[in-house]
Parts: sequence; C-alpha cells; structure tokens
Amino acid sequence: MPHPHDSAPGGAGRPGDGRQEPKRRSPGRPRREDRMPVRDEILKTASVLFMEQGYEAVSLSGIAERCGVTKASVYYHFEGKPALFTAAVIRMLQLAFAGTLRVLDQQGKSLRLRLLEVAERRLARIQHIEFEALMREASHYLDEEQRTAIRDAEQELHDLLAVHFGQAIAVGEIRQGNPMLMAHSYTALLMIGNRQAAKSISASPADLAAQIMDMFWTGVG
Amino acid sequence: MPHPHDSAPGGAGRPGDGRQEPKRRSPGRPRREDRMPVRDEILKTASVLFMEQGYEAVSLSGIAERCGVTKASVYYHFEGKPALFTAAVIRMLQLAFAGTLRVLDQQGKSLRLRLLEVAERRLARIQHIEFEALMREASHYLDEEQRTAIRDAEQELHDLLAVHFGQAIAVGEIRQGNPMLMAHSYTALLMIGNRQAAKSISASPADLAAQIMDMFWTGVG
Amino acid sequence: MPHPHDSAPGGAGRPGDGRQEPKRRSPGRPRREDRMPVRDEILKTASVLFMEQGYEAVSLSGIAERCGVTKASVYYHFEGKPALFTAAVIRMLQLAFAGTLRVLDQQGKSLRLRLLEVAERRLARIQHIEFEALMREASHYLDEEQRTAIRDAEQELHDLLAVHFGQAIAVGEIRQGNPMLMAHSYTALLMIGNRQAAKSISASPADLAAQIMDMFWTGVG
Amino acid sequence: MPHPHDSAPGGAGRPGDGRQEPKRRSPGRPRREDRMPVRDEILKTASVLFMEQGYEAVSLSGIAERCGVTKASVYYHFEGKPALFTAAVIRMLQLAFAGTLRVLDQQGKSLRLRLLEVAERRLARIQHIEFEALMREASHYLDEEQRTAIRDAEQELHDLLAVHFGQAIAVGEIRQGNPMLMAHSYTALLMIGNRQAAKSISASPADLAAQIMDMFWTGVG
DNA sequence: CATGAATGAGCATTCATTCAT
DNA sequence: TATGAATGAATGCTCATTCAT
Repeated sequence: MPHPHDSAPGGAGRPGDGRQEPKRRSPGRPRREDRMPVRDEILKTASVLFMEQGYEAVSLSGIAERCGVTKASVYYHFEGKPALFTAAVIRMLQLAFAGTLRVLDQQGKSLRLRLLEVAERRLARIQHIEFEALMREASHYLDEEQRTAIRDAEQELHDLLAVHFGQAIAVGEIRQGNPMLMAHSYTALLMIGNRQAAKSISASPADLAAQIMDMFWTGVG
Repeated sequence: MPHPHDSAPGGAGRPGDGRQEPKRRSPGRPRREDRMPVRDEILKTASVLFMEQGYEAVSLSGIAERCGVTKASVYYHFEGKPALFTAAVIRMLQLAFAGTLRVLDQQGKSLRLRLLEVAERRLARIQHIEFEALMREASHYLDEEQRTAIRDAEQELHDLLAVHFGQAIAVGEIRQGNPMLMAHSYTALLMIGNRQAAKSISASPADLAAQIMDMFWTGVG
Repeated sequence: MPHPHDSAPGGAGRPGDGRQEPKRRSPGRPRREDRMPVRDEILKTASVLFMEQGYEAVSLSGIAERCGVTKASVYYHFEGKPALFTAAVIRMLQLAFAGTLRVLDQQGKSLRLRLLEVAERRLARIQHIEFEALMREASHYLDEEQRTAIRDAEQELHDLLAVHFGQAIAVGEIRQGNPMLMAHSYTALLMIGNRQAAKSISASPADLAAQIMDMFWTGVG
Repeated sequence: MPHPHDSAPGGAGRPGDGRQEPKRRSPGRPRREDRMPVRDEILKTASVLFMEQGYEAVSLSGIAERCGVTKASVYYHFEGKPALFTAAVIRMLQLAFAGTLRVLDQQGKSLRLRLLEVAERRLARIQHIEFEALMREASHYLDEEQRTAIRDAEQELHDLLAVHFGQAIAVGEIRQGNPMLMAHSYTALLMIGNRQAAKSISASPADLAAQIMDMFWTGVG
C-alpha cells in the first residue's frame, strides 16, 4: 500500500516557497472539477480550524465535512490528528514567514514603517489563538519530532524579525538591545489585537496597529 | 434548594494545604479527618489544570482524581464543567487582582519599581495559558452570565493597572497616552514569560522581568 | 434507630378512608408552619409525578425539591424509590376507589347514569399514564411483594365495577355477560380520554364521556 | 454528509432472521459474514425493547449488546436515542398498518369478521406498552419533527380503520356514529389484551378477541 | 484514492443510595 | 427528624482510529 504519509514534515522550515491557493487548472481537461488537490484543501481547512478553536476542540470529522470528504480520506492523506495538526500549523507559519519576509525586505523604507505594515496586515485578519497557548494544549499529543518541527518553524519567524532588528541596531536606526527580545516584544504586543478589549481601545485595526507601534517604539517612559 | 452551587469562590486564598494521597472512601460522609474543605481543594486543583491545559483538555475525572474524590463529588459542589471553570478562573483572577493591588498600592515607590515587582512575581510562577486563548476555547460552553462574570473579573485587573497609569500620567511620571492601552501592553509583554524561547533570552525570571520592563519603559526607538 | 419504614404497605386495599389534605392546625401553637406532615406531602407529590411521567423519568431529587425537603429526607420516610413508588401508586388507587365507590353507591340512579358520572369525573382530570404501561416500566425494580400490593389495589377497583355490573345483570338492567370483562372494557374505553386525538373527536370532556358511554352501552352493531 | 442517518425505516419488514450470538469484533469493517444489514437488526431490536419497556428504561448499550455490536455502532447508524426511537416506533406502526390493511381489504367478508381477524392477530403477539403512554414519556426528548412523524404514522392507522367504519355505515352494516370514535374505541378495547387481568378473563387470545369483539359490537345495554 | 462500517476509550452528567452528624 | 456530603454505577454521546472493499 503506497501510503504517502509524510509522517514527519522532515525539512520543516524551508520558507519562502510561495503560497498555495493556486486554482491552477490544467489546460487539457478540468474533469475533476477544479477542486484543488484534496490534500491541500484538508490542510488549509485544518489550519483555519486549529487556529480558531485549538487542538482538542477541532474534530477530524469536522474538518472532513467542511472539505466534502470522509474522515477516512483524511486518514489516507495524514497519519492522524497530531500529524495533521503539525502539518497545518507549519503551513500557517510558513505562510506568515513568507508574508513577513516580503514586507520586511522592501528597500528604502524605514524599519518602523515596515514593522507598521506587518502589524497592519496581521491585525487585519483575526489571528485567533495565541501560538504558545495552542502549543501547550497540543503538546501532550505530539511526539518529540512534531514538537520540534513546529517550534523550529516558529523560531524562524522570530529569527527573521531578529535579523532585521540586528541590522537596524547596526546602522543606529534603533537603540542597543537584545534583538531576539525585541522580536518577541513585537509579536507579544501584536497579541493585543486578539483581545476583546482591543475594540474599546481603538476603532480600526489600522489605528490599533499605529498605537501599538507607538508603544513599541517609544515605550511609556 | 439546599445545594451549595454558587460559582462565587467566596473567601479565596486559603494557604497552607498539602496534598492528600488518594484513598478510596465508602459512601456517606467521612469522619471529618484533617482534610480542609473539599470544595476549595477542587477549586484550586481546577484552577491549576485549566490554566495549564485549557478547557477541553481538562476532564472532570482528572480533577476529581487529583483531589482524591469522585467525579460525582465534583458535581455535588459545582453545577457542571462550565460552572466549575467559571469559578476557577474567577478565583484565579481575584487572587491575581489582590496580589497586584498589594504591590501597586505601596507608597513612596516609583511606578516603574512597582511594575517591576509585579512582573517579577508573575514571571516567577509559570502562569501558563494566555487568557484570551483560554476564553476563546471555553466560551462555546459558557452561558452569557458566565462569560460576563469572567470578563468582568479580568477587566478589573486591567482597570486597576489603568488607574495607576492614569495617575502616573497626571503627575508627569510617564508620557501622555491611553492608560488602558498601556495596561494591555504591559500584560501582553509579560506573556513573553510563557514562551519557551524566553529561556534562551535570559537566565532568570527576575532578569527577564527587568529586560521586559526596560522594553516597556523606553521602547526600541 | 426507630425507622418508621412501612416497607410494605401491608393491608393494602383498605378503601374508604377519606382523603388527606386536611390543613388541620392544632389550636395551640402553629409553630411548625402549617405544612401537612412531610411524609404525606412527599407521597402526594410522588403520586402526581409518577402518574405524569412514569417511573424512571421521575427522580427522587425532583420529588424532594418540589416538597422543599432534601433527598435524604425522602429516604428517611421511605425505604427507597420502589417503596415510594408503591406507596404512591397505591394511595392513588385508593383515592380512585373511594371516589368511584361514592358515585356508584348512590341510590335510585340507573347504572348508566352512575357510570356516566364516573366517566365525567375521570376525564375531567387528565389521568395521564395508562396503568398497565406504568406497571410494565416499573415492575423491573419492584419486588414481588410490592408488585402484588399494587396489583391488588388495582384489582379492587375493577372488582368494585364488576360487582355493580353483576348486580345490574341480576336485575336485568344490562345484558348477560362477563362482569369483569365489562369492567375492563369500561376502563379501557376511558383511556381514550388520554389520547391526543380525543380532542379532535369531541370538544369537552363531558361530551366525550357521553359519546364513550354511548359506545359502551350500545356498541357499533 | 455521507452518513446514513435518515430515521425513515425504508423498506421495513425483513423476514427470516435468526439471532446471532454476540462475538467481539476487531475494529474496521468485518468480512461480511452472513449477518444481514446491521441497521435493520438494530431497528428491529429497538422496536421490541421500546415497546416492552418504554423510552427511558431502554439503554442504547442494551440495544447494542443484544445486536452483538457496540454502542458506537448504534450511533453510526442513528443520530441518537430520540432518532432511533422515532425510527423504531414508526417502523412498528408501518408494519401494523400493512398488516391491518391486508386483512381489512379482503373482499366478501363482513366488517365484523375482518375486525375479528385483526383483533386475533394483534392479541396474538403481546403488544406491550400502550402507545399514548409511550409517547407521553418520550415526547420530552423528541423534537417537533419527530413527534409529528410518529403522530402521523399512528394517525394513519386510525384513519384506515375509520375509513372502513365509514364505509360500513354507508352500506348500513353498522349503526350511525362517528367513525373516528369507533376506531379509537376499537383500539382501546384491544388494549385489554395487554392487561395481566386479561388472562383471568379468558383462556386463549382468540377467545379474548371474540369476547372483546362482542363487547365492541353490541355493548352492554 | 476513497469510503462505509465498525471499534474502544473516554467524557459530562444524573441518579439512587448511604451514613455521620 | 432531617440533612450535608459523599459514592458507584449507569447513560447518552463523541472521537480518533482501523480496515475490508
């Protein structure tokens, strides 16, 4: 039985590979409708649900139903719930990585402006569950390999930010300090956008992004 | 109705406990060993577990087992899982409120020093799951009353912080700005302490607290 | 411990003992409120609930709550659910017996008129669950003694009817036939009053009683 | 939704069955022994149990056990207890309808003889619980759709009888009267067969049927 | 590739019952 | 008398997982 389980996402953090909602249709015959390869649809649906509701609250039948396939199909494509979760979260992180990279790599823009743009994009889509909370809940069910695969993918995101903070320090654009702490401070502050109270603080996500960036840049002192 | 279901954790903060080794009991009321009020022990255990693992991942049998009682006993004291969750989370928030209040109300200390002390205390005990994530997961199961009860308890904590930020602004101790945003920024930054990566940033929680306060006070600019 | 459990209602069918909603208050001091002796209140409440909902569907806590006492109190007065059920059903049957007796014993009225009056009274109060269905559900939980106690009490009701049918046959008021079958036919026809469809057959209970008596008296032929 | 939940018992009346001795199975689809469609077996078993014991007294594990499957299998085939109950009762009513129809539609036989045959058939198999009692108990758990589905199926049975009574009135075979009341009177009288006391009234079911038909036809007057 | 049918383990909840006070 | 606090057993239901087809 040729089971295509990528039982562990192997070289996880290969970033910058382009998003996947292609709807690319073969010129010849679109027979199989245009449904994007089932595996990808499952992955995408799973990403959304896991981010929205956490690990336990999402059932495989729920995912299957939303994709119009059966639970057994999900099992054909993924080894089990932990494996699917792992793949889904990593997919999400890679997408976020790619998006962040694109913005941060823009030339001729100050770091502050670029960070503001990243903030605006993230706050625009409700990002739901805090990553650390998600991992704490799920980690019971994941094996070591899966845990590190996810951790690595997430680390890369913070590494990316840290690199840019490091460069900004080098050219004197920001003050001296630990670039990794800056990266975590930045993403921690963005979490405010998930809070219900955020709505009472500022009207639009864009406005909130501006205020948060202000806090991040100048502090309270 | 002579049932003690009341989801208000009454006089919380009972210190000096010591876990009991589980020992099967026969039905009927046991001969009142040393064991302190069971209800409180359940509440305390539930608080810890819910904070560590989220809503769904915690089972009532798990809680009961840890307390050395049966599931049915838990149901005697609490109306159900949602009610227990509500009581447990509120207990936690009230404890946090009381502790924070005690520190912030100290006279003759600068706001910055007092905030640092709060930060040190919070980072000392792993505080586990981010509040917003917890609520998002649980809110499906809670009724409106329960949701608002929790939200209110949490709001009080931020209100407390905001009041002190407001006062500090009034006396020129910190810059102008939205006190509530400051409060949320402060607690958001403290969440870094929950992250695994925090360990690679700084050796001790106290050190981390200092670094975070630095970020909070002066920003990166 | 002087436990007053009449674990089996002994001489069950002692009929004609007068109903019990006395509200009799001692002239001296009404201290204990006027609540009729708790045991009786439990019994009365249980009767109603068992008749309305059957055996399993009624919980002892439900009964206790309605009486404003605790479950444990119910256990003080009755040995357990089966015993309470037995007592409650027998009480009901005795009441029905007494009422039926009073009507049937009227002098100078034709049997038909007296039966009509019985029918009207029974159809007036929704009589709820069919007796045989109730017994079938409950009999799993009752011991032999309880079962026969109930059966006997019910038998007495049919005996009473049969006696009157026998007398009517003797004096030529009705045709020859098996009086006991007549009794069962009569009560079986009254069951139509419990059916939802009864409402579409006739407007008032009194009208239905008349139509049923007509069927009973003349048949369809 | 590829799940076969549909609470309509499709082509009922599958004859020739033979109970299977329970034998634990390993997960996955078993190798299609002789065993006839499981869904039907569940339905049949459920019908019997519900009729015998009522709604609450029957547990899904009980049903599963008798069918040699697990509770989870029952849930695969039926949405839940209410749905299974609905399907089972409707199945029963449809069977009864078909049987009754077959007898009543015979040509060249007097109504009385045909009704007698129906009575004999029904009294032959213990029919257990009175329908109205069953519904009263269960209706708490059923939704509106389920309730009306059952009510409709039952109504059809009485409609069938009423039609024949109507025709008999038209040709002067029986006296004038409300055909629907006649139908209900007829089925109410048949309920005597369920009573324990029935045994003391007549030796055989056939004899009882005859006596009841006599009552129904000529009344007591 | 895909699925229909099944399982076993676990969970929230309810209930009758018990007993020290 | 009455009750507060506890238990054990059962129930309805869900879910991840398996496997023959």
